[in-house]
Amino acid sequence: MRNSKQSETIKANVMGRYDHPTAAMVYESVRREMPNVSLGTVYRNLDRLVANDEILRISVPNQADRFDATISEHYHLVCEKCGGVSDVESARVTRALKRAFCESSGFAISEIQLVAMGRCESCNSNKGGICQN
Amino acid sequence: MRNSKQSETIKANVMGRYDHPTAAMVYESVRREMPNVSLGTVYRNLDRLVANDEILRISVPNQADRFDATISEHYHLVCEKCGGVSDVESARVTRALKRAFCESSGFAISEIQLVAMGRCESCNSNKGGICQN
DNA sequence: TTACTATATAGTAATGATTCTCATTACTGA
DNA sequence: TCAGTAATGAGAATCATTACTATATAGTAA
Repeated sequence: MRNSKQSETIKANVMGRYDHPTAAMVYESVRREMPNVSLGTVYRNLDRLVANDEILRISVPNQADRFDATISEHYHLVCEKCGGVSDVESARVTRALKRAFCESSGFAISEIQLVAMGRCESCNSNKGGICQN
Repeated sequence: MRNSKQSETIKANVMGRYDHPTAAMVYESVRREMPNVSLGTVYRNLDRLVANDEILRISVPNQADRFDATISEHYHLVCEKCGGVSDVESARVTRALKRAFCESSGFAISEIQLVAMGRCESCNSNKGGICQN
């Protein structure tokens, strides 16, 4: 693994932001200080950072993957209206999930992909949702 | 909403199988008895069935969406090796999730997308995974 | 039955995210 | 400095999904 100006810039960009950007968002941002980066290079570097456990990849249904420099255990809430992503610190949920999934199945679970969809506080006017159950 | 031979055939196909097929799998299958169906028609009808709560759409990271005729509350385990999908009955997990996500956030959660990735019993030789924690 | 109208379909083009290819560039260790 | 090789840029390719459009057909009313 070699160093390059591009890989440093891309890494600094993702590590320095907390808005859960997509690859395209990182690309736009990096492009401002390095106009010739290619989107492929952004993807390649993000993939590498994910592989090295330096950032997380968040798969959101029907949307581009997002990337997250916060490595500590947490899950995500995605607002269906404004697209914003919030973090939920939740070691407790993980424990419950591991218990429920592993114990009852022969599966060796390596990763749990969990995303909650809904409306964030400011977008939510009609107060619906499963909390009311 | 009108009836057509295609919509009936597509519905019967998904409702009659338990292998969590993708749209392409349904298409291949339906095409055997109706060689001229178009993939677009399959997508349209699956979308309609999802909208009517007759089937579920399962979003799996980096894979095509899968469809599930089992409506009762459950989650999915996807084998990273063979691609198989297993069901996990789990009202208990849902209760824990709702509690953890709703109570601590201003979010109105409409849907929780949860997929556990790992190795199914027959693909799992080296016995790794988070169960060991 | 027939005619009418709106919906569904087939076929295909378009889209969007991501990956791949390959010629070129530029680190890095000798 | 130089060779070897990994990383890059540019753009083509891929894959799932959606959009478009002309045609076919279901439901309905006469």
